[in-house]
Amino acid sequence: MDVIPNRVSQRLSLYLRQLEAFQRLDRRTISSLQLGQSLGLTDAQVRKDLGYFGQFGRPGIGYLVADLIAKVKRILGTDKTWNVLLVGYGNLGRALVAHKEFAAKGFQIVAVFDSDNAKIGRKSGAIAVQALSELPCTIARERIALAIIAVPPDGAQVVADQLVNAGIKGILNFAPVSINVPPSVALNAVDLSVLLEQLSFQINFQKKDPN
Amino acid sequence: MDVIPNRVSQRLSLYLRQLEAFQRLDRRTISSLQLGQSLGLTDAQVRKDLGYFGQFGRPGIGYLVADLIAKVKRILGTDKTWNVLLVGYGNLGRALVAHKEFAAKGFQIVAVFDSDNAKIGRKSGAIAVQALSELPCTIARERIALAIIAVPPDGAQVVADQLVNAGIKGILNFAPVSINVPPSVALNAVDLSVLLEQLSFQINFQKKDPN
DNA sequence: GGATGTGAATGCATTCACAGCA
DNA sequence: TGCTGTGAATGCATTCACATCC
Repeated sequence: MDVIPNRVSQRLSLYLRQLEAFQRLDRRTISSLQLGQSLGLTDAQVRKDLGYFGQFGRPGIGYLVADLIAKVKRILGTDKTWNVLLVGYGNLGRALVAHKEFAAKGFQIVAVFDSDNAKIGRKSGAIAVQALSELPCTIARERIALAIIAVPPDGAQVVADQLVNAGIKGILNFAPVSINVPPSVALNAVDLSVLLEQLSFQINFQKKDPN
Repeated sequence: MDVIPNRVSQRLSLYLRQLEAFQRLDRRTISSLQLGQSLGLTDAQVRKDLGYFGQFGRPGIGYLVADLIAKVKRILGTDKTWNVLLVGYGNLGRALVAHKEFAAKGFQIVAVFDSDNAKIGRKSGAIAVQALSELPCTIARERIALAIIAVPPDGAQVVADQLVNAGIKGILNFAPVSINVPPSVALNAVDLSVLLEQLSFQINFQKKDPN
């Protein structure tokens, strides 16, 4: 099978989110045009994206919503639950542990780590904050494949290295710094300030251009 | 001047972040190769990106770090402070208000709103949570151009409409739903679950492909 | 020598447009 | 008729490669 373009996988999650919204409205079928318009995309792009994974639609009808949801979940790997760990129990870390939507989407945070001794042992619901030294055995015991980094920038690379060594397969990095991982480990990064800077840029620069 | 490709503005923030890191290490100059490698990009791309905005480097030398930082900040519009408001004082909202890095990067959260009467009047530092009815006058009084939405999905579009009507120029949406705004308003969206789904996809699907 | 700045060439992603099926 | 699936055509982004300058 062909290699999947990067952008396709990013949109796949959005398709799923939108399909579930249509399902809540009791829609049985949906066309590529409707799905696309709800996300600001063209119908051709929706069809092409889905086409990388198989033939899911029916000419003249469109896609069966429930069916396509199941298919996309299998593709994304969210038809089963993933155990996830969090490193960094600060402001953001606490919000992420409390974030209900993760569990609803199949991501269960089952362990929390912090390097600050004062935080170790503190409980968030059923989960006690652990020392980083316990990473390897907890990862093995709980079969954890995904990790979220929410530590200050200076600690992020060290934490990432420890996670990789302990066998983590994917990392979501919220620390405002670039981290390196081997190509065998999936990496996704979000910098909250960068998100605002992009808005600032558009308002400041792009918008004054057409004058 | 030419229109700036989308991807360029996204990388500009990363260049700034990396340049500031080099400055903390007392580096005076940096080449496009070094800057690129620190972010996993090619030297040609760094030069081409910066080239959209002017000629900032010196052949044989590279870029002056302090100088380039100032230039990029002006381009991004973060050479001055932006007042920002937040709607939704839940788990995530509280973490965002407490997020120190925003202020350090020139984004000051000066007002917080929530639709839940039980939360109105609660204080986060010097900021009291306000009712949404106060949006227009607070936006005008505090000269707020940027807004962060951190409300549950069902409320997001309504909130966005109110923000747009009240004159907000840019919106960062954390609600897990697509929202529509007029083209004159800048929009950036992050769905935390989608970020994990992309990792799940890479591990589940992409990685098994080479076999 | 060592680096930038930039047209030209390549490669990737999106859109078009239409055959084919319900 | 209405819609999918998909090669072909277009458009956008990245990389190459080299003239140019410190």
